Order: sequence, then C-alpha cells, then structure tokens
Amino acid sequence: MIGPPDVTDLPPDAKINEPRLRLLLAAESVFARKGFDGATVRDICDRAGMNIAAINYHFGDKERLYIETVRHAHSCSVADAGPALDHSGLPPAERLRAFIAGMLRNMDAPVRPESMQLLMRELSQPSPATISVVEDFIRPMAMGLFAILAELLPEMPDRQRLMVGFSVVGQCLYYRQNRTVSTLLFGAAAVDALTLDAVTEHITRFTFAALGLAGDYPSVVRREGAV
Amino acid sequence: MIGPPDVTDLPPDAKINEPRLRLLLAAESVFARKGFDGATVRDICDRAGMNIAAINYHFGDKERLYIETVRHAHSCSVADAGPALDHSGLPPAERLRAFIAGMLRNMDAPVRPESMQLLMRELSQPSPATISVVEDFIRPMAMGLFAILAELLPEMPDRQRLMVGFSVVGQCLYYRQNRTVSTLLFGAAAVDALTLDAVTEHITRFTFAALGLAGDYPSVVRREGAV
DNA sequence: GTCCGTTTCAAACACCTGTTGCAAACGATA
DNA sequence: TATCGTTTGCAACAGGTGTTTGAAACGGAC
Repeated sequence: MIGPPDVTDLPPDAKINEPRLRLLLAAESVFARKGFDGATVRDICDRAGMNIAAINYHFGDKERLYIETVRHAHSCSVADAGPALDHSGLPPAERLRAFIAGMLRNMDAPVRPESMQLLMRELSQPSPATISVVEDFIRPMAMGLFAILAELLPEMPDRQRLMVGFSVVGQCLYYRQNRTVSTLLFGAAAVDALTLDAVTEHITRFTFAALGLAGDYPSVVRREGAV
Repeated sequence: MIGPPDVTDLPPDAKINEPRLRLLLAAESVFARKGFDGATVRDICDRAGMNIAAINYHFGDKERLYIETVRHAHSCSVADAGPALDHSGLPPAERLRAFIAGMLRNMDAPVRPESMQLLMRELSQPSPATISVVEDFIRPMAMGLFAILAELLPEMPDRQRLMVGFSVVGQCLYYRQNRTVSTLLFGAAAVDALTLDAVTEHITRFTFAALGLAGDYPSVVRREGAV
C-alpha cells in the first residue's frame, strides 16, 4: 500500500535512489543481450545484487521496468551525444561531413555500449517504448540531417531529398546493424580493418561524389590509390 | 523409442510429411512475429491444427524446430530468388544495376513475406541458425556483388571496394530494416510514396554518380527536376 | 481380420515465469 | 531511545512454459 517513490521530482544528478539506478543498469545489460522476452527478472535482480521484489517495488512490473530502462538508456545516449560541437556556422557541406562523422562515431564507440545495443534492438523490433525513443533520440538527428540537406540541395524535390538522407543514414547504419553478418562473410580481420576513420572517409567521399560535390573532396575513383 | 522420421532422404518435392510441413509453416509465422523466446509451442501447434506432442515427435524440441524452420524458410527464399535473370553476359555496370534492382525487389515483395521477416530477424540477432543462413543465402549474393565490383573497379584496393559494396547494400537494406522508424519519423504517406521503382532508380543513380559512372546515367543534381 | 510401424491425442509432468504478502531491517527525526 | 515512513528479504503463489508419457487411432502388408 506504500507506493514506489515518485522519481519525476527528484534532483536529477543526485545519487538518490541508487538502488533504482542499479536496477536500471542491470536491466539495461540483460535486456540488451536477451531482449524483453528472453530476460528474466531474477537474472536482472541477481545482477543488481537485489531481491526479486525490488522490481515490483520500484517499477511495478517487468514491462514498466523495461520502458523505464529504454528511456533511461536513450536519455543517457542523448546526453552523451549532446555536447558535440556546434557546426551551425559552417557551410552545409561541412555540416554534412560532420554529421556523417558524428553519427559513425556515436555508433562505433558509444559512451555506454549496452545502451546503444538496447536502442538498436528497440529500433529493429518496435515495442511500446519505441515511440519515445524515436521522438526524443532519433528525430532530432533526422531533423538535423534534413536541415543540412535542405540547405545543400535546395532545388531537389522533397521525395528525392528524403531518399538521399536515407542513403546517407543507410550507409552509416550498415556497419552497426550488419557487423555480425559481415564478419561471418569476410572474416574478422577484414571487417576490423575498416576503422572508424576509414569508414568515415569512405562514406563522406561516396556521398559527396554522388551529390556532385566532388569538387570539395576527391572522388572515389579519380584518386585510385586513395586509402 | 520410435525416432522421428528422417527427412534427409525424402523426395524433396513430394507431399510426404505434410504435417511436418504444416508445423514448419506455422512455426515460421509465429517465430517471425514473436521471435524464439516470445513464441510458444502451443501457439505454433494450434496454428498448425496439431497437438503439442507433434513438435517433440517431429523435431525433438523447440530449438531444433526453430533451426529447421529457419533453414526451411531460407531454402524457400533461395529457391524463389534463384530463377532470377542471368546477366552474366552484360557489362558490369548493367549487372550492378540489375543487382540493386533485384535486391530491392526481393526484399520489397518476397514470395513468402514471413520467410523474409524471419530471415531478417535472424540476421539482426544472430542465433545458432544464423551461420547456415549466411553461408547458403547471403554469401552467394555477396559474392555476386563483389564479382561485379571487382570487374567494375579493378584498380581499387580491396578494402575500399569492400566499403563500396557495403554502401550499396547498406542503402538497400535501410528500407527493409528501418521502415518502421522512417514511418514514425516522416509518416506513412511519405514513406509509402517511396515506391520500389523510385527507390531503385535513386539508389542506382546515387551509386553510379558516387563511382564516377554518371556518364551512363544522369547525375542526381544535374537533372534537378528528375523524379 | 491380424499384425505392425507410424502418427496423433489427452493428460500430466517438472520447471520456470512474473508477481505478491508479510515480516524484518533500515534511516532519519524527535 | 522510540517512532515513523521507507526499503529490503524470504517465501510462496498462480499461471504458463517446454517436455514427456502411455494409450488410442491410423494405414498398409500379409
């Protein structure tokens, strides 16, 4: 009959509710690896060093724990990606370059890998928690990209500009979403050789060449010996 | 003490073992929607109109049913994609164009959508069944693409050519792997407007322009009014 | 019909799941 | 110290899970 503590009006950076945080972090790890159905509350509580009843007390039930875990993971990722450099003063081509580099960097070595893993799982298999992730985490990125593209390609029809954006994002996401398959196909050595810098440079050149902006950057084929 | 029937030496196209096939199809549907952990053997058997014990009798246990389901789904997809046109006589640029069109077509409207759904799930979350899927289903496609690229870009270093392949495939996969998120971001109308033909033409042009093959196809930006 | 291997069925099994009650322990305040 | 609200721990619950059993039903072969 005693309700779990309301977290909405707590000082956000205080270490208050540390057990709650322990649960969230443990849940993040388990959910990221096993998914919602595969994870068990006992596993989560063991990992958090707490009792089974803690989940019921702090979150009510497993589903609300999951939603809170996803929201927490996404808010951390946003916070981590937040203090990125502000490129608002640069020309659109430079901002596109920075966008590609930033997106690849965020996905390659996120501050908290398990958060990213959970978010990617959430995006590939939408759940009730997906909408808030998309709205708060993905939409700002997407709007940023399409603001750049609108400035860069002002006369292009919206539909085509959308596909250009998808081509940029699709190239970046590939390395995150299909790394396992690529490794099975070409071996760990070949895939690991594709460092963050190499991929960043490739996607940037590929995209700029496709958009006819190769004047700013050497095209892929003209400099055959390029790395 | 009576073993389940050995299927390895059966005439492949006979309707023998119809109950086994019913189970496989029902399992495919359920596994595709719920995943391995989310699916229940009772749900699968109900859908197949059979008794619970049928799974144990025909496959031994749930995990072996899953593996067989994935293998069956992938073998059907291979069979469906198999009779594609043979472009071996065409120049490499034409074959690349055909590859992009074929890959998008296969993913957009597969003969058996649930098979494709199950395969995509399998690729995003590797399981013991993933390796055989990759080897039998994905590797031939990948080898086909990189044979084309080797002919098209003979002087490009292997590592860079690998990334070019990933750029092509990444653009195509995006529409399959991230359709839900795109719809949440831009609305169903905007996403549905990206027809198979429109996406095929875009990715082809984008890729050809990036590779400096724009002479064959008008670049994206030079024809501003292009669809 | 009788036999035989094969397949299906209903029922139950042992186990694990998420969830809950209740008592004990905690920590600050007076 | 005593008291309060808060948090944790133990044990158990009801329900669902995958799995198995043993008997019944099927379908040909003789």
